[in-house]
Amino acid sequence: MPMEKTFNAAEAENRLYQAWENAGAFKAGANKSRDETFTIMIPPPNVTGALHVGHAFNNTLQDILTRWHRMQGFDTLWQPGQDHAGIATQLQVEKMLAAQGNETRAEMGREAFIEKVWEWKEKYGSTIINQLKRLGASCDWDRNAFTMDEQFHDAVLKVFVDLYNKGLIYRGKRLVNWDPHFETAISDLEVENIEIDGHMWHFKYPLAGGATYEYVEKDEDGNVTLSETRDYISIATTRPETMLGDGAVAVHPDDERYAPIVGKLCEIPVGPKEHRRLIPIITDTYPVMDFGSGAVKITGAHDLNDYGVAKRNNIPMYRLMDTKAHMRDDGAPYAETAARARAISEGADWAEAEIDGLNLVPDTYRGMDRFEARKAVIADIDAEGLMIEVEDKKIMQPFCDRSKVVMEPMLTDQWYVDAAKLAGPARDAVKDGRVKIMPESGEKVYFHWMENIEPWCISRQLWWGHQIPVWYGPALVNGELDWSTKSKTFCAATSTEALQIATSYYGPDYDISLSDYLPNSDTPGQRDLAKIAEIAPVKDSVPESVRTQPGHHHLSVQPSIILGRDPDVLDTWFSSGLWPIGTLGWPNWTEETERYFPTSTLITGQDILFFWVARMMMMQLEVTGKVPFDTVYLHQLVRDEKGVKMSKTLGNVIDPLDMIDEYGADAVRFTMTSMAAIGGSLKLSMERVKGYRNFGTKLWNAARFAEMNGVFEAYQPGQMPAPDATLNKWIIGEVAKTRQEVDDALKAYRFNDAANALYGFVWGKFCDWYVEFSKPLLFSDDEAVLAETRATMGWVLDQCLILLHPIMPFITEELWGTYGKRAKMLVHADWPTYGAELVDPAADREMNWVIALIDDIRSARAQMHVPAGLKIPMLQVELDDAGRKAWDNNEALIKRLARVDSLSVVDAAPKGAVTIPIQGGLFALPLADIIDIGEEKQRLEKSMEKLNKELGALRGRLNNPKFVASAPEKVVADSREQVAIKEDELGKLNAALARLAELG
RNA sequence: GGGCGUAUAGCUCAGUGGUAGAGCACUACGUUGACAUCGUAGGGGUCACAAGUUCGAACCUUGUUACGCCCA
Repeated sequence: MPMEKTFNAAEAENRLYQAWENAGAFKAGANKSRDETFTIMIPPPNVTGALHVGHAFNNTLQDILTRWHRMQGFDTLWQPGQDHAGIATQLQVEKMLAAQGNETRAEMGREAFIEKVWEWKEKYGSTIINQLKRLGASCDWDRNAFTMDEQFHDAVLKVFVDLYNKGLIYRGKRLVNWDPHFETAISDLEVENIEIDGHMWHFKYPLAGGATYEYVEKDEDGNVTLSETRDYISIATTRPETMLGDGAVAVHPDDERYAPIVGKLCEIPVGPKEHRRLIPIITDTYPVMDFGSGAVKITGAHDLNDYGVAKRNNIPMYRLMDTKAHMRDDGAPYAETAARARAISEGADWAEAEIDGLNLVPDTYRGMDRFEARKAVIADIDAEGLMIEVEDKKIMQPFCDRSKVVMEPMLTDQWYVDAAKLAGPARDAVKDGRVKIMPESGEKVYFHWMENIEPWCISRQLWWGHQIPVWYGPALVNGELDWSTKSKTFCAATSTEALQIATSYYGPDYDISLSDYLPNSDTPGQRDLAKIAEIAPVKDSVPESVRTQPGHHHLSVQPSIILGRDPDVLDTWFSSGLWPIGTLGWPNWTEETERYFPTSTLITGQDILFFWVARMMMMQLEVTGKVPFDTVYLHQLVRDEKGVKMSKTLGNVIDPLDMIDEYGADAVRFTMTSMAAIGGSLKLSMERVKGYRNFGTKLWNAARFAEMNGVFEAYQPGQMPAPDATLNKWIIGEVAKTRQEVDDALKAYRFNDAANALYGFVWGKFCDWYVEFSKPLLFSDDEAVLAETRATMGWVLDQCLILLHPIMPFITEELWGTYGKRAKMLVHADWPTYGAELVDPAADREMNWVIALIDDIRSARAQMHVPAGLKIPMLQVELDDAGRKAWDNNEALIKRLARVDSLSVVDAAPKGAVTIPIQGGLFALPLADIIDIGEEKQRLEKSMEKLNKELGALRGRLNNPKFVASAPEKVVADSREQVAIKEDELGKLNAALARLAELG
């Protein structure tokens, strides 16, 4: 039964994937024939994720490398898995609960909620796995990993404890990026700064006690441009609501305008008149003199820059908002707190712990959303006549990249990794070449980041994730428990170990137990000992299981301590930073797993160089002393055809599964591959995908042609043909060149070069020329010619399938199985190693001459409007021996493809003939009856014009003595040869033109 | 403001010092014994601009302009 006209991707893909899986074709080490390993760790997609174009691109490249190495016999592992994705997953499950009308997260409590997340994961977590399978990803799915797997979890906690014990992880009160929507800290990298239309308000801060000063402005030359008596200092701000927390006003020490009032107090012009707070005017180099008024209000608790100024100058940082970024509604009434703050400005002693408890939000603003509060503050100041102006201004606004709400800087206790200490070795590994980042610009970016690295905030106020393995208890001070001020931290990978450490700390006199979650406090930064103290004395909170354990019977007479565990979880990137070793079973290495580490290549998006790549480098170097991979290939974001980043909001998202449905996975993969130039950006268009679908069809039909012509009747797969016909020798050489090109390209991660080499060979050489040329041979009566041509075509087709398989696995595997009995599936076929030895230079020259002749004849015919179907006679005016031999060997081919019916030898071209100059010869087409002399003249002149231009450049070079002296010999020789060839051709064209002139 | 890039055919992009390329799109012709998801032929570029290095520059250097991304 003849083959179908096209490949039915929709029907075949699933069937073929099943066959691979059933055969265990993707298992680690499958098809292994050598000891070298090749390992790729998939960048774990979020467990909530659905395949998008970026994944499709990224995983196509990984699959190409994986399949290529597997076919070469490497011990190959492509490790798949998913990331638990803290915020994203928690949000997804909360949405689902809401949609189902369930209890909310808060109502059901932490343990019940986490159970729900696990249920959700079991049900929906494999979505992306199935989508990757549709793409053809040859991962070892039996090893699929998850960042919350028990073994992975243990590894994460072990690393936390190790780093803690080495002093590389610490807890501290810092200004963090706070997401008021998810009510958690986020890292610097999770903040997106976007320029928006905003306002800058200019307010008067009156000087205390009605003091005045002479305010003088000067121009560049020192001439006075403004001089007036002021009883205020002008302050510009984009966030008036934060004025309530101001601790000072800062001016530049060189700013003469304000010199008279430095050290004086001014009044924050908001809140009840009778309780206006006074703050000092200080100097700091932070204010920019010609920006705004040159004077900056300092709100240490709600602005990153102000935080630095406040720290340097010991200015109190008053926290104004709660975790939802609403104005605080806790603590003492404003009258009381304002009085205390006033005392502090006037020099009273203060402690950090006290400051955080002071709610300086006036009673009328309490509980307001921060943006409402802003409006209210502005209105009140304006009403009092203290607003100078409102300026419309573009401002950079920080947004939380998950929730899209405006980030609020917040003073809280968080856990940090001392990234600066880990950065050195990670930077060195790239500097000394142990790890190569591609493109090279990625290395520059990497160094820049590593050298300016900030502490990494790793605690997140979420429920879904790796809970921080730290328990808090009272400190022992002089043998007594201190419940009030100092806490003791116990960090251990398991609760058993934590209990042991605590027991050895407190000694045998105390009854110690653990509590899973220290209750969340209402305010950030207040997750403190008071809470532990609250629960600790309550005996009933000691779990029954602990109380009834042997050795605890005397509990009633012992003082008891309950250690509360830190309720926060770790940043998801902390765990994914351990992905390579975590998935391989570290720290419990086995011979089976350790050999895959360090891994080989990491393929990931440029956008997560800092988030993930850099952190993997830092953490794994610290933990294992080894680099996690030797090469990092960074690719750009996939954009739509207009170059716009794909986003759901813009509605320009292309679903790769839709593309696969329409054009097949192979077409999608080939498209991605052909665009994967190093450093290039990716603009995806459906037209390209369609084009590569057509490419698959082209290959399919070449195979179909072969089948129809008996190529597979006596075909012996794997047998290298040894043909006599020039055509067959030539195509074998072309295959060999292509194999080298493909390997060279893939070795250099030039995926596009590999794809283009294959496209050019399969379509441009094999289909366009070889298949056409083979027709006369396949219809030949000569059994030997027929047999060698069939054998050659079968072999070449097999090579096409093998070389294309890493890029287009489905159609190639299908064809592989369609003809011939095979020992192995194509997925495990041996990758060829042949090269230049298969190239026959004589065959090469001859076929190139034949192709050039056919091209020239076709071109002349088309331009002379010779009907395409008309067979015409041709005249040989002159021809050297090589040309004669080439003609004799390939007469049938040339006649067929150029539609020439005869060749006669003549002494001179007749008048009115079309001239076909060719290397070593001259042919003519006697078309006097049908050609237009003017047109032929034009054609010849055009060719001559081009030749003359080229000759001019070549001669110019050769006439320059410096060129001959300093250029490489080969370049000079090539130039001379070109001149000779072109001069010869030009001569022939001149002669032809002369003949035409006689006619005209 | 700092960092990293980019600018080549109508579009998307290759091209690491030696005759400017590919795919798509476009134009004309054509159903010739695999393929119209096809074939044949063709048009189309001051390689952003300027200066420099060089025998020779799309490529190296410097500057300018425009745009993109990242970080403040």
